[in-house]
Amino acid sequence: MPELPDLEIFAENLDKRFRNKVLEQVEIKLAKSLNVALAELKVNLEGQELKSLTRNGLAISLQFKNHAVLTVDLMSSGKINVLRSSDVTAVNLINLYFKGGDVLAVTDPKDLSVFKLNPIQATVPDALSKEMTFEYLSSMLLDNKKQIKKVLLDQKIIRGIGHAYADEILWYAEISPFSIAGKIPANQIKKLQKTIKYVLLDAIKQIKKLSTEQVAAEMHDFLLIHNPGKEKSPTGRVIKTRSKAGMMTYYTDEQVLWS
DNA sequence: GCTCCTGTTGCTAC
DNA sequence: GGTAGCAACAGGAG
Repeated sequence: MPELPDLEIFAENLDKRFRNKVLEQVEIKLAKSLNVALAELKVNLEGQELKSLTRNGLAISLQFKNHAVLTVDLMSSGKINVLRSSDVTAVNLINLYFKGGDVLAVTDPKDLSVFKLNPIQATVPDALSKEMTFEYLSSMLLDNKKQIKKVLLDQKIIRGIGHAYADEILWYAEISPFSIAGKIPANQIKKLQKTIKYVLLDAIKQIKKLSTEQVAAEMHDFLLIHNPGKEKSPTGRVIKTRSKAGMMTYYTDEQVLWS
């Protein structure tokens, strides 16, 4: 459930709490959650000091002072927890025990979360990065026959947009999620590019207002369209839904279908 | 018309 | 709700 804005705030809060602390011990519940053997992870990380913790696309990235990197991808069902080592009862998907007694743990009812040691650096621009320009977005949409929502969700094109914010962004940009990407005119792509940044940055602001300590995602009431609690858009139009493979798309008739 | 090839969509298991 | 993987399907080239 956590998307970019939540992850951005988690990363800020976790960075404050764990930066410069020494990781003493790593526990993993399932071997399949990890891209290397547990022994290799331990050799690389145990005893190392955390340099910084940042958000990177839809993942959280822990950079250690020995240049080792551990990424945490919560997928759709993972949750980050901070607790004291004395309170660790269950074997979580991952437990990172830091010197001083704080533990960074990931719980996940579906065990979908994945952890990677030193993953290959992605060259795909983050949704909030400088590289996410109009020119870049246009080049990715050119001759693209996929539906625009699929393109926005594709982490190999833009990193950081999930279902909820894709719907919000497309509503603000007045583009139907079912529009064919390559058919969207340049002025609309320009609007879309600005909207991506606006919606995500605004969401970060709103979450900060709600809570400063947060490390766990909740359903956000400020979502205007991708929100089961709302029946109408701010302009009074009925919000429609369409589901495919269990995933729900929320939209209204205000959004132009380019096809 | 048909077959091969390719890209896209839909669905499932993690 | 995120991703990989694969089956099903659609459309174009030959």
